[in-house]
Amino acid sequence: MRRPRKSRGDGRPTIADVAARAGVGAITVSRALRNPAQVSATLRALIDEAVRELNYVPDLHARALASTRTDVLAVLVPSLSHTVFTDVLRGIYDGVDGTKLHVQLGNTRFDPQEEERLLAGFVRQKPSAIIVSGVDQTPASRRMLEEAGCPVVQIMDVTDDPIQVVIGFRHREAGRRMTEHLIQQGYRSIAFISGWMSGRSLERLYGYQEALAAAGLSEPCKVHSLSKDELTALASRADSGVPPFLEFSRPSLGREMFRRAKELAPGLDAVFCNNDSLALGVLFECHAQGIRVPEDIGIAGFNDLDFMDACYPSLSSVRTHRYRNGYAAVTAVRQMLQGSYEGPRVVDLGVEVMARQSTLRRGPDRA
Amino acid sequence: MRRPRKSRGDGRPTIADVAARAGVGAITVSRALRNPAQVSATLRALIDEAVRELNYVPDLHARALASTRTDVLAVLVPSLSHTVFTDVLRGIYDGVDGTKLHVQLGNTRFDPQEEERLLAGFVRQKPSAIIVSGVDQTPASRRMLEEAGCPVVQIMDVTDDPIQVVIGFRHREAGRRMTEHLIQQGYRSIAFISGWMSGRSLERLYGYQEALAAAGLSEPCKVHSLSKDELTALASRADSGVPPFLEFSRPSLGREMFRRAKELAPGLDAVFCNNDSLALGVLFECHAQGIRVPEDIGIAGFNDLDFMDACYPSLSSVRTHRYRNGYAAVTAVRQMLQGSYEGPRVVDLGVEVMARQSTLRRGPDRA
DNA sequence: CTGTTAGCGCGTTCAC
DNA sequence: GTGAACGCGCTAACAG
Repeated sequence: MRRPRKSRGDGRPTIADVAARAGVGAITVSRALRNPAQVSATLRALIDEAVRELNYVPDLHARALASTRTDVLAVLVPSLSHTVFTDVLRGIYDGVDGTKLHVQLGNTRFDPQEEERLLAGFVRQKPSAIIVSGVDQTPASRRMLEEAGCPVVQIMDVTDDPIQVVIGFRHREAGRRMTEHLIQQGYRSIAFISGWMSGRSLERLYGYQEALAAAGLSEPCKVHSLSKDELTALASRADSGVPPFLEFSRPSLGREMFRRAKELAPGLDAVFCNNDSLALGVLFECHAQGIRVPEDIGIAGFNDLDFMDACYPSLSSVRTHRYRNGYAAVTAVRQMLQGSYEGPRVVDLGVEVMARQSTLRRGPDRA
Repeated sequence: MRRPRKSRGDGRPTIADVAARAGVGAITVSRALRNPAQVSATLRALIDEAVRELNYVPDLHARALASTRTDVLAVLVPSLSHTVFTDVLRGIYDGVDGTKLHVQLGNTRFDPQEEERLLAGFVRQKPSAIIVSGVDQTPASRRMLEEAGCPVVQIMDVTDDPIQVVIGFRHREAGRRMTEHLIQQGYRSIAFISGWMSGRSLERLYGYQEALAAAGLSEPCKVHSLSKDELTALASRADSGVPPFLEFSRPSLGREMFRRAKELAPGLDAVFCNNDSLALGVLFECHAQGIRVPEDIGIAGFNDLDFMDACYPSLSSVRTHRYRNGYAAVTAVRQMLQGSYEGPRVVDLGVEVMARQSTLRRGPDRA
């Protein structure tokens, strides 16, 4: 014989309790809570009061189970340790503010396998929408996204073949434009340095190579694609637990790679760093060696983190609109959810070359 | 009359489908999935096969609803934009790796109200455990945590009165020890500069003041507690959406505040910055003004971010064990969940004064 | 070790 | 505009 479990195992009130207290049907309470307009003002008042008195809080799991929907906005980023992505996240969080949407974060740690796993986990929760970083998902991930049955927005990159909508910028163009700026400033032996290359980093490298080729210049040396072993060795820091992928943006790595580049190419006169932290390291190495910036060496970074313009000399970089990207993604998601999205499938937010002291050897570029 | 909905509204297989395919009861499938030891090897094999063939994925909401439990580890941090917290998060993510626990992140944005809201949301989901940053929750938050009915671990600070377990370090002690180091190096006019003061920052300030008092020194000037208006003004940056609380760790702010401090206290010979970004700014301002470091001015930061030892001169800081803190919190949580936690209620991870070139005017401190 | 039964709390039918 | 049933997919409890 079974004893009927009392109202909720833990004693918290259920929708039935509220309904009883208000003298209405459970479903009316349900409606009053989700779509007040469906319920007469009289009952609504009664219900609201009952809710308050009982301190009723709807159970999200039950709701999800019954309605096969949630208000979850699944967000996948490759890292929580890079300003690049945390800026995007700020935009996303600000975007959902005041919405019923709840951000649920997945950290892929730059691991496509982990991305698949997370995606599988998200998909089974039937999120309202999904935002993923990048456009180079594995086939399995892509399929899951295509079959997720909800709005999907890719960010931080651009492709001609988005899953649904992509909002970001062209890394290749970004790499090209900064390199063109360096060339315009009279630099002729420009190295590209980078710790580890993500797909997006590679695009930047290609852009750099295109610009060099267009100007009839060649790469003075290759100090990118540091091997995974080398990175792991560098990662051995006291309290660290620092994963290799984090290493690619350490200033000390920038110092090291700059030294290496100078050995390989003594005539070096500029370095384009795959990220700002590397650039910071290069700057300090120049200070340490008494190398003048921008006269002897030009330095450029990527991302335009907030310290770049506070350096001495201030450091040039490529500004990407990360916050805006996150915010725009949420805006698109919301419109897609109500079927009112009118934007294009491919949105290019563009980038901005921030030419500062570290590369201005000749004054501002002539447009 | 009801038409029996076929297996899952969206066609995905349910546990019943698997059970039918394997020729067993649904509950056996359930058990085989969660605790294989409870099921005979024979049936287990059948079930595993059925699961694979059907590509069955259990529904988490249904599971949560039925079992009044989840495998959610709720984590509350005040910001996703500060390395300080993202480092902790790495430790947490690494800690849950290989566990059934899922991290669910809440971003309070340094807003106690938001913390309450998030907490309320989490609590209703019955998480397996909760990790919160800091020890200064609002009374309402504290009550929710006390009544959450699950392990609760506070991190990044220490208190004598934890909710359950607290793992962190003493900010006051940290502030005191770095100040003592500066005094030991012969600095006599030491300013503390800070953009905005969280509760933890304040503790650091108190530690600094204690050390000064103990040495018979006084504060040369107060360049902390920058008003919120001032911060907001500084925050007006192009693509920003930069919230005031982010401003407190901008290098440009460090430059600005250092200038201000020098005006207020011309005899200034050292600055203790509430965070490393400010210290970086101070360093560059010194470069720009031709001030020698550490001879004319000593510079110290807080947190020991990875760029500190790559600067020229390298910058002193207080290393806090953030990654370890996150990891330890998860370890504690896991033990608490299985009732095997034997550690103390209060765990002090300690801090390390990293004395580098920027403050070593006399050589290493004599212990 | 396995199956049966009965709900977890809510929202979707469909009637009124 | 409101209510009554039923079932979302799974697991707790009991019996065998």
